Amino acid sequence: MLSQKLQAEVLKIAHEHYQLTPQDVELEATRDLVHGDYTTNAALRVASKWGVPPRQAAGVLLEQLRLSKLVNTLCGKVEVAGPGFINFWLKPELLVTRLGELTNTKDRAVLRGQRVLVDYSSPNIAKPMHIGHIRSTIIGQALVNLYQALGAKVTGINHLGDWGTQFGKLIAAYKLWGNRAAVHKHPIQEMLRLYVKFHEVLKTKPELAKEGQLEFRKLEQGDRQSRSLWNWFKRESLREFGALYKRLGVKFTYITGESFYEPMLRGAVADLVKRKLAVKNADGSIVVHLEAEGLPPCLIQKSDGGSLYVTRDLATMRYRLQRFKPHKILYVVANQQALHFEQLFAVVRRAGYSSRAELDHIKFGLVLGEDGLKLATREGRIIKLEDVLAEAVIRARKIVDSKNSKLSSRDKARVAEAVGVGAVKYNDLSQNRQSDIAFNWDKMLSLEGNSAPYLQYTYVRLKSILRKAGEPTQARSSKSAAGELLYSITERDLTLLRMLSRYPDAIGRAAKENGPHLLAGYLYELANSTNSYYQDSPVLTAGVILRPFRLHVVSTAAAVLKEGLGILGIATVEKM
RNA sequence: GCCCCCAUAGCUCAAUGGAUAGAGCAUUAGCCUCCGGAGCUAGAGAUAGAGGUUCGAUUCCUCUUGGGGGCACCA
Repeated sequence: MLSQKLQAEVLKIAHEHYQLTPQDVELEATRDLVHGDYTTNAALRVASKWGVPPRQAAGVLLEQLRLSKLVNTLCGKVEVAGPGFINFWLKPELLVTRLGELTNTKDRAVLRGQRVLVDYSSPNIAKPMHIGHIRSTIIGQALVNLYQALGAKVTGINHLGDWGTQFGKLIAAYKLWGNRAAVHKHPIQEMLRLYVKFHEVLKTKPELAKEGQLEFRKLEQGDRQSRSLWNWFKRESLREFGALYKRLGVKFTYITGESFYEPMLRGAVADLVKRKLAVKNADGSIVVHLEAEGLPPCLIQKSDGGSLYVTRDLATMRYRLQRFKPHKILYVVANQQALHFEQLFAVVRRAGYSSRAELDHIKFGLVLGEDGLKLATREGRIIKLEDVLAEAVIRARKIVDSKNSKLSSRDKARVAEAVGVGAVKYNDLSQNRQSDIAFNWDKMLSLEGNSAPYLQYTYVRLKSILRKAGEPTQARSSKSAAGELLYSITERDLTLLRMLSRYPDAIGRAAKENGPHLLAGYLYELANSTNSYYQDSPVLTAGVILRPFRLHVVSTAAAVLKEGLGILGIATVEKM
């Protein structure tokens, strides 16, 4: 027991140097409690170089906290756990009660009424989606699901690259060497072939460049034949992308392209010029100076009057802000475009287009080749997304065949698809770092350890137990039964309950940080705890009190895994 | 030249300024008479370097080294 003198000293320090009152400390502790955490380090803040060791400070705070009403009602056990750390153990009955609330979607709808726009995937029409696109697509979709799970109104936007001189080239190439049937059969492959051929021939016949420019000019002016050809290319591309998106479980609210914003470009530039935010150079180009923001000047119009990437994004942003009135816009785009978005956001802020919307560039590193070098479409160094998925599913199928011969071949195919695609996605979603990823087949398609199949397998095992139980999983709720239950649950039961109760917090943090990997990490930990749990905590053979309770725990763990994986966009199966 | 990002175990990755820096792969030793071994248990193994701020730094600041990206008429 600490002396009165020391206790007074600690509280004095807490107040004078950290402006903490005992009530503040309690607040901090209970906030953590409410979110499912059970530790606080407030004592460490209180302890200081005035000669109060953290452990003693913790002791003093503990005395204060024991007296507080909230801690009294919430905690079964409060203890000094380490030098300066106090553990708060929620009362077991609260943990049990909370079980039923974990999958209640209403309770966690903290973002209700918020409108969130997510701009993701956004591939170029007429080019294959390669391994690099996977990050934007998969991370973007996970963020969409995440915000939706928290009750926000989310608009997922696929901002297609469907405009520019490249389409002039494509049309020119098609007229020279293309045919309808080939494009229809393998749209992207054929368009890429035409595009590549155009560039090859260009080397020996430079006059071809004019042909491409001419075709784009015609397209811009609305030439009927050009437009219909362009529309057709778009349709065929989208048909192929659509299959890929479906396979990846990716769904957009809006699919618009840069072309959609073409008519708004002039207005976007004119507005900035009129308000003297942009200046016209002698050569006719128009620029916004951003020295005040410490950024290089931002060119918004070429000297020939043409538009640029940022011009289109600017017009797009204006349109989106006006139409959707969002609270938040997320751009899930590679690292390389960091400067572009800094400039774009700076211009938007300066022009006052966005008073309330929070603009965020969700950046991520490149996917490099196995040799650590950049993958480039031009040099044929390209790994196509569909090839990766195909390979993943083949590898998964081999495992399925060797593991479980009882499944029908149709079920095996379903499992292989879920496992293979899931593995590829999880590989991406479980890491957050902006550092580049070295592409590696074995790593990406890993089917054991910290991987999607591990989580899926855990779910299958849990479901298997529930199937064998063959009865409703609701714990009986009579008062005497509840009392007996609390008497018989083990430390292992409580550990798993605590892990489960952290689920809402994991979702919340993942959304706050825009980091799906935080959710992935939680789910992995949960799966880990679950697997250890039933290793030596029998469920089906447990006693009459414990059995229904453990079935309830198992069913909740299964539900959380399924829902969490669903948010990440990873499918679960019932048997594998 | 200037700006941004990154550096953690042999490899691939984690870690709200807090406890003994966690995992997976690879490696060593165990676990199928027991709800499914894609699993479980245990062992060995890491913060690039130097300063600084802090009671406390993988985390924040400065410099160095090493990798990647960007810097007005590409996207």
